[in-house]
Amino acid sequence: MMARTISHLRANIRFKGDSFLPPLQNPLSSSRFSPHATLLASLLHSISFSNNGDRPQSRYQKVTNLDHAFNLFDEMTQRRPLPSVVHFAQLLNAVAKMKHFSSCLDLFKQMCLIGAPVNEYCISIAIKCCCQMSRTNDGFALLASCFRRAVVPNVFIFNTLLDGLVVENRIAEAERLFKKLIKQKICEPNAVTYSTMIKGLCKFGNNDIAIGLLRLMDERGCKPNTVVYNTIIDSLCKAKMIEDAFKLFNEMVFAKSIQPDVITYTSLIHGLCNLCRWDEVSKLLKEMVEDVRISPDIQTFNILVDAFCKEGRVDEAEAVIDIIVERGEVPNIVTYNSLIDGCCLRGEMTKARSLFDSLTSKGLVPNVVTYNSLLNGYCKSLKIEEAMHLFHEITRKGLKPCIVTYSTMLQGLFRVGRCGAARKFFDEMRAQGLIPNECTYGIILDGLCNNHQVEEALSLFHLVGDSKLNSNIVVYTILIEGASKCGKLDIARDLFQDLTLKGLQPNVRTYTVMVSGLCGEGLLKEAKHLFRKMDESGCPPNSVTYNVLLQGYLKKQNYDDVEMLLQEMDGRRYSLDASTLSMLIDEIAAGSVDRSMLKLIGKLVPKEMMDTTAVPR
DNA sequence: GTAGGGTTAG
Repeated sequence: MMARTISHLRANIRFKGDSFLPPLQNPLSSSRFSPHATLLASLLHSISFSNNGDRPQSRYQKVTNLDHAFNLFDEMTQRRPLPSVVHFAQLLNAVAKMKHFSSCLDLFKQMCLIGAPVNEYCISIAIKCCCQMSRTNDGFALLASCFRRAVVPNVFIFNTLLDGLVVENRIAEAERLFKKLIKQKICEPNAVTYSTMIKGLCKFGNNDIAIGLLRLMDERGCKPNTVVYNTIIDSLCKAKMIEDAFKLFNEMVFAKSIQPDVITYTSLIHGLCNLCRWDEVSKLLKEMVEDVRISPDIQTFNILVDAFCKEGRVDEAEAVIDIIVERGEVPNIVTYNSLIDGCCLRGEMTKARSLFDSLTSKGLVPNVVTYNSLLNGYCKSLKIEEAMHLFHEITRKGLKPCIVTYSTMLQGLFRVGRCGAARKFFDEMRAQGLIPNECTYGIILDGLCNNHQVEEALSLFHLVGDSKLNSNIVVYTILIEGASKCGKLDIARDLFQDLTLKGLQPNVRTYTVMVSGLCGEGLLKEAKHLFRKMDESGCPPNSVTYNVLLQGYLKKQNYDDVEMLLQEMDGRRYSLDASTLSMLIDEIAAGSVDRSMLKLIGKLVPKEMMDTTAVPR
């Protein structure tokens, strides 16, 4: 199925070739084209890639580095009369585009000081800089300065501020601002205002309200566009609500006649990849390549590279990279980060390392994500010294370790039992001003439990108290597993009961861990009771749960329910894992389990195990 | 001359 994806991409190359190029021939030996014709062809080619009819840039827009910008600014401020406000705005914008937000603000302040003309364009750029630096409050202060300068803030300014609030996760304030604009008729929201607000709603999982806002904008006479639809479609895809995403996609294309673009398709392909629905991925890719307007780009390809890597198909990911190159596109650091991560996932550290070392020769600079993947690979292969060495390289290369970097190191250190070193890393992380998140917290609790420090884990858990960190089902599952593995089943039970009180829904893993704990203490009746509760609670047991319960029965030499469980597994198309299978075979050999069950057991052996395990027939 | 959407890591 994945191979089909590749063949569609290859077909695309041929498709493009067939449509636009003459039959293949050696251009040097060709008599069909005169040198002029070739020149003309290359000119035509360059025209199609240039900025379709854009005006030439002014010297203020062309600045390429900060020194140049400051020199030009100094020169401008000395001229009399002062240059026009348009030129100042162009320079400010060029500096902002280079992401030198703080310098851009300095220039803006200097303009104000020397009495240079400042209008809504300049203020809008300055506000954008504040927001990009997560200083939206400073942006609002600049809004106040609009009123002092008798500049009427326009929809660009409000949209930028709204986006700043969304970026800072200040969703309630964003909603208040949005409503205020409408109610007080301060400024009529346009499609950008709506799409920004919709993005904020989606960010917090309010897809339904986002769709409501999409309807509202239509009613208020603001026509939804591709960006608005893309924002919601992407959010639905990320929430694995792919059917709803396609519903919206169909509405957009067929009912509203809004053209989808490469971003629409990329979001849908990403959503399908996450659900391993490869056939549909191929279908969409085919649709994309057949429509010349929406040909896949580097981000689309990167999603495919990443999907192949996550499936462990590094070879096919490399084939996609070949296609990227054949199409004349350039693989970037994201492409290689996925590939390196894929190698690490398979424990192929030599290959991961050599890919990492080859980045420079490709003109690519490793970023903190590159390092995190490699660190994770070393930690998972228990090569902690190599991980430590790499960790120190991060700062030497002028990069900053982030919360993921530290979490990865903590996990690695706990895994090799170096709890003291883990503690030091944790303190260093805090000293760097990094706040542990749910994942870091889970890693620490898990690490403590696995290093016989369940008491420590529990006291940390109680110390943290009622918070977002402790309202997480993963955290509970870790503690329940830790407590029951250490024979503290009472604590595990209490934690499990807490879930209902907190309104948290146990997942399959939580149930399985609890069933396993009960089995470990020989409490088969209670384990079976909980097991039966799973279906009722809408969380049916999976293959692992069945294997855990079966092992519990076999260990206790309780064979009454074994056949029934095996039959249920068959009905649900589940399979036996290697250790349950080996226990069953031992029991049959010993005569405790009836040989008549062999046929059923044979059906429950996964195909890939058939080659390696001899199952008596 | 100013604003909004898609990719990688624990």
